[in-house]
Order: sequence, then C-alpha cells, then structure tokens
Amino acid sequence: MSRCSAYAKKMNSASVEPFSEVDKLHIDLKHSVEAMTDWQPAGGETSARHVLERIESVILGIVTSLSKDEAPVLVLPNRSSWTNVSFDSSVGLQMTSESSVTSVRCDCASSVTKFAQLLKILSVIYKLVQSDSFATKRDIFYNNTRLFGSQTSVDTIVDDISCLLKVSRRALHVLATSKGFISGDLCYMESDGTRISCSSSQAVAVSSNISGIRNIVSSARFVLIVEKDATFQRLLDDDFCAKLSPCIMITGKGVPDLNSRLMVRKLWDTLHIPIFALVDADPHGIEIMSIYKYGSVAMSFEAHSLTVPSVMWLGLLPSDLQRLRVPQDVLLPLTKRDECKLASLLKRPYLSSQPQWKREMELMQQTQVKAEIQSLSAIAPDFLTNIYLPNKLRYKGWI
DNA sequence: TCTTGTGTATTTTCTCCGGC
DNA sequence: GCCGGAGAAAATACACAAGA
Repeated sequence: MSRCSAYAKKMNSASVEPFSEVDKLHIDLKHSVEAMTDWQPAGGETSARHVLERIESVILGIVTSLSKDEAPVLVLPNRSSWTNVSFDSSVGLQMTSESSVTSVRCDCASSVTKFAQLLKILSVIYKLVQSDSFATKRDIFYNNTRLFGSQTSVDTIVDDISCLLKVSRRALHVLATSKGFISGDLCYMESDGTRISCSSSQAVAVSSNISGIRNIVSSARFVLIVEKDATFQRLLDDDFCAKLSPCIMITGKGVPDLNSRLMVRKLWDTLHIPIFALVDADPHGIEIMSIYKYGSVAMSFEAHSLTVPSVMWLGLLPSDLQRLRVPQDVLLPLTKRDECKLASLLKRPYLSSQPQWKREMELMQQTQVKAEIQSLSAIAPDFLTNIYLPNKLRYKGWI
C-alpha cells in the first residue's frame, strides 16, 4: 500500500471529530485573551494634531540649536541593534531601550546628506498630515530623486522618522503598496465603504489601509499563513478553504510587508481563532514565520500593533521530512549561508520559550537538509491539500 | 585602538519588460 | 511563449571607513 493511500485510510477511519483539536485550541486562546486583563487590540491611530506637534517639536530643537550657534543634531534610535530590543512573550520583540542611537549631524560630511533628506521628508510628511492626504514612498522618492539617490534611502528614513516620532507609518500618511493576498471565509468593509468578500475563487489583495477596515464577518475556524504565493495559489486551486473547513488563507509572498502583518494582527484581534503558519522547512521559512509571530528588530518599535504571538508552526517541520519519508532527491543540502542563518536564529531571545521549535531547528542542523513545501508533491500530487494539511489539523500536528 | 555608522551583499517572493 | 534582468518589498550579516 502506498504511503499516500495509507494516510488516506487513516483519515477515513479516524473516529475523532474532524478538527476538534483546532476547536479546543480556539477555546484555549479565547480564554487566555479573556484572562489577560491588560490585553488591548492593536492601537488606534495617533491623531493628526499629535503627529504635527511631534514634528514641530523636532524642528523646534533644530531652531534652538541654531539660535545658540550650535550645529543641529537629530538623534535616532538604532533600529538594527539587538541591544535596544527585549523579548516579551505577550508582544514579541519590543524596542524597550534606546541605549544605541545614531546621531545625524549637519556639520559632519558623512551625515549631512542624511540630515537634509530627513528634513525634506519631515516637511513632506507635515504637509501630508496637514492636508489629510496620502503619498507612497515612491511618490516621496520622485519628489526629489537627486536628493534621495535611491528609493532605499527614502524607505529607511520614513521608518526612522516613524521610530523617532513614535507613530505608525500610517499615521505619517505614508503608504506602501500591499503585496499580500487573502482568501477564504471572510467579508469586511473598507474605509471608503466598499464591501469586500474574500470567499470567491480569486484571492483579494490585502488592503493598504488596515486600520480603516470594519464590520469583519467570518465563520472561519482558523487562519493559515502561507509563505509563498505558489503554495497559496495551489491551495486556492484545490479549493482548500471550502473543502476542508471554513478558514482564511493569507500570504505575504515571502518576507511579509507591513500591511500583510497588520492584516494578520487585525484578524487575531477581531476573531481570536487559531493562526497557523505553513512555511518551507528552511532557515528563511522559520525567519518569515518569526516575523509574523515575534516581529523584526527593525520594526520592533511598532511590535505592539504588528505581532501575533499565538501563531503556531503547522509545517513544513524538519521532523515531517523523516516521518513522511520525503524522497531524498527532492531534499536540498544546507548551504554555508543557511547554516549561518540557522545558527543566528538559534540565538534569538524568543527561542528559549519555544523548546519544540528549537528541537526542530537542531534536527535541521543535524540532518543538514532543507525542503520546500512543494517537495511534498513528490509523495503524491495532491498530498499537501488532501493528506498533509487535513492530518496536521486533525491530529494536532502544530508546535 | 575601539566603537560606531554606513554601505553592500544576500535572501525570499513576485511582476514587468525587452530580446530572441 | 520563454528566458533573463531589473526592480520592489521585506529582512539580517558583514566589511570597511570615520571619529573619539
């Protein structure tokens, strides 16, 4: 008997209520949220007045320095330093100190350009907030391409300003094009009143104004975060959401953009249903899943509105590769770079609260192999949709 | 000399565009 | 139509230069 039909037989003969484990998890999560007296949904938007006041206070500091005949300096918290970040199991990676800072001086040749760029973008943001209009980072770049040089510098400075003023990028009236897609048992209303239904066979682009979403209606029993668009499309083609159980699927197409992360957080705040991650069994897949669950260092100052610490790792687990006897020819050897990435992931502060994750990563280190989700099709073309995921959900195969 | 800051490289995903 | 390159969005790691 083939492995595929053996699993199918096991599924059919199972006496347990389908997905009762998912429902149990749902109840546990609801209770844990209710028990958290200090729990609050992702914060509301900072008022426009507030943002304008903070920009004015920065400008006032510069004017004061000039009036004293001193060179103005902008002190930015270092967004790439782990020394400014601490781990809180209920929030994820959070910027708690500003012991490491970057000083952008206007009297220093190496930072005078950045100083000018910061002031230019601050002035653009001030006008946008004042006029209640919005612009994309690309709009800002084309505003003065000679000054900015590349769009990368605009991206970095917008996030630096967001961190400096302690307000979200949305509150600065700066948008980024969403790259994520969502599908499944979900209806909601956009800020402009447009009613969106995600239940059709076509996926819906994740909104670029998540805070404006209201009237969310769903009878989904769980949310499935899918790392890659290719896997997402495959599950969509197989009608995974409708066939298996009412659910919501979302993909951020690789490293997730802010809107996809905000959308997952919005669904968690509203529905309190289990959220599972389906990623490649490689260091980058684990990193992507960690960004949804614990956040990133660079955006740790906004962790309270971006992370969902209840995210569970559903697959593809390194131990699944052995358990399912995935053919050796579809497994890939770990590269030197993968090994470095894995070693750095094992040092992350949140790993101490995830012993099962740690064991899986150590297993990857031992076996020296990685695998993509698509490698499951080597067992059977429909293995992922009809066997792997249903069994994982039925038999509590998440960690 | 050591620390800090900056720039580059690399990874993931996908889309778009031009050439063959 | 297919292929390759560029670009976009997100991330981290590392090398090198500058300043204290």
